[in-house]
Amino acid sequence: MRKRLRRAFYLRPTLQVAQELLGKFLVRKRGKKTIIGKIVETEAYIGPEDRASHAYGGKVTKRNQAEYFKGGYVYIYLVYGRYWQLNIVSGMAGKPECVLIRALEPRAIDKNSKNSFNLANGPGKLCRWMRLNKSFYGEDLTKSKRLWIEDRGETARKADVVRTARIGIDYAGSYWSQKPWRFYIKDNPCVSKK
DNA sequence: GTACAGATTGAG
DNA sequence: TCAATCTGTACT
Repeated sequence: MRKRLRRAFYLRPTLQVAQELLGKFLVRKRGKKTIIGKIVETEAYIGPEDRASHAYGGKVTKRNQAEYFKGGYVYIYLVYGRYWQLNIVSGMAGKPECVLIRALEPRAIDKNSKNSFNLANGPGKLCRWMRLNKSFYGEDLTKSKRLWIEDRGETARKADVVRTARIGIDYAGSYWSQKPWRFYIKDNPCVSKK
């Protein structure tokens, strides 16, 4: 079963989308090559209330405007001057909500490609591995020919999903940084290290 | 025009 | 433990 996720999947509440993306596959076509990885770790950012969100307080800038798109679009940005962060916009248009993809489990696509558990076990690393950058800003995952998410019948069972606090947002204060909005697949070796 | 800080990473 | 590295954003 290889079924691209449709718009309706992304339009639902962000916490639900973040959880159900676990076990789905991110597919990146690059020329003749196809790079595939199973999503094993996500985080939800729910502005404008969320102090850790770039859209906190309803802020709109040239950088974060994609967060306000309807679900199914890509919000990608650079942090620390070096790493791209891939986010999937969720929810309705006008609501700044998105899901950060934090880690993938690489899948072999041909006998020449080698897969290692630490190729994409971090938000910056997975973008480097898939060659994702600003050219994907605002990409529509329901229509794009070079990037989308599909269901291959491996969606994580609820019993295998672990919820914890998000990472790297201490600046937002303990109330927000401790919200259990990070999800990952239990015992998966590709989840980013703490 | 200039100052400043960040949803990370990997080397030491 | 800590510095790299650079762009968007805010302020003068």
